[in-house]
Amino acid sequence: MNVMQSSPGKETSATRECYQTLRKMILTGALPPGKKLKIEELRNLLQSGASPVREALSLLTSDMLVERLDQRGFRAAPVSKANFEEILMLRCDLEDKALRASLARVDADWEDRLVLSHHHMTRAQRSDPDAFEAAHKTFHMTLIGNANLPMLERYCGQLYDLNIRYRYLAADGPRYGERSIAAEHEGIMTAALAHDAAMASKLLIEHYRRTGEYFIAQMDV
Amino acid sequence: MNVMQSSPGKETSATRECYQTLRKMILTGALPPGKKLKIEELRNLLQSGASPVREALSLLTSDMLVERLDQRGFRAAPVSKANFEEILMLRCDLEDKALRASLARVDADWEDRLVLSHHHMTRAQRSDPDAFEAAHKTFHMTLIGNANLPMLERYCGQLYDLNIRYRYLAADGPRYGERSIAAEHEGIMTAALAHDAAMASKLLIEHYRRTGEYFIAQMDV
DNA sequence: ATGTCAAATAATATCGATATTTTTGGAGAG
DNA sequence: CTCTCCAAAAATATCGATATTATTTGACAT
Repeated sequence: MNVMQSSPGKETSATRECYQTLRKMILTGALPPGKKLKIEELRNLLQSGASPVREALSLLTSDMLVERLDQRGFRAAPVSKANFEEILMLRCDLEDKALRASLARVDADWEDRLVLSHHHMTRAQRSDPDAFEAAHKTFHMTLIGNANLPMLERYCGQLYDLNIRYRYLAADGPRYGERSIAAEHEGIMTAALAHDAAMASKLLIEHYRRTGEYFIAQMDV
Repeated sequence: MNVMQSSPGKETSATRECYQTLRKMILTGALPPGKKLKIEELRNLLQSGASPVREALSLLTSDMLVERLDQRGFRAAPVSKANFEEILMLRCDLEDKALRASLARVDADWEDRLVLSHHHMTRAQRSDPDAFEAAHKTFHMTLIGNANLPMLERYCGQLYDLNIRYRYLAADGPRYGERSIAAEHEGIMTAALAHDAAMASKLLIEHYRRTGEYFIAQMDV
């Protein structure tokens, strides 16, 4: 057993550090869409060498958060109404499929995890917006995570992130439309626990469409 | 103007070179599934520095052809029956959607491109297997490429490549089941040109399922 | 024999420096 | 005034070397 280091919590590699920081900055809009991502700038910002920065940027292209221009470096992925509409459409399609597959394999353990993730989300609601964000994603991923379809889950996770990027850009922060979000989550969970796939899927997709149309309307302004 | 180099056709960056070579080697099985991808080895093989190799490997994780293990380097993505079944399922779902969206926007220009890509594919059939592979992908991508849904196209392209990887692994080469592939392609094209989305989609999915089930059967052996 | 630990080895991850390429800025011709 | 072209500047891409981390090997005790 090895204490490793006096400074606590430094377990991760420089590349991973860069990856996570850049990811969050792009998702929240700190690095705005289309922005040129210059290595030297990021090197300073992240206090790191050029190699980890480049590698992190390469990894972020997987998530469609960064674009690579052949010999002209990287830039934050652009946004557009059409892009958002495609994300929304794909989410509705893929999450429907994933949720049904997940519900086709219900067991007590999964139900426990779902209830717990929902509880954690509601508890985080008032305290820390950042913690709520994390818990919210966990809830949605748990919902579709019982399908044992790793690629489908990966796609859904990607699309989830791309979607909340638009939310941050639209709202300049994590605050919600503040409508009946909590009730909608509750309804989805209840239907899932009742093993009513049709109802759960219907509610889930309505949940997405409703927030989606709100953003689309905002983008017309 | 600068001659740059006596060896002709060297327009591309080292990273792109590595990316494309590694990609082809993984797709064709020259780098078998699960194989540890050591930087030093690849550096030798590709006659390149470590940086382009690492960057190429990072980019290949986007395509789900390479896995990154936290501080233990890279390896070629493993394969499994479950993985193939998921790919097949996702393809059927996504290509159905893409084909219908593509057909919803038919125009003369797209019909021309489709006919041409089909012609190039049939012409390449007997000559060069490598050229046929490329033409075959172009045909399928043209089919779904009129939808103006870039993310969906990207997913379909990814899944196409993952699928032909299994074909190479199963057949140890690009040779087909040699059944009525050509007739199937013709049928799909005809239905598409007749703007019959339901028929085109049905034929396309049957086309995928048929070859898919052939591979699945082989994997049981 | 068998399991454990530490040194030796091998591989990855990272840095700093350099070569290459793109972009910028401005002088001169039409 | 506008366009073209070339030199200067900036940025990217790449290399070679080093620091870190994982893996193997073999001695030692049980």
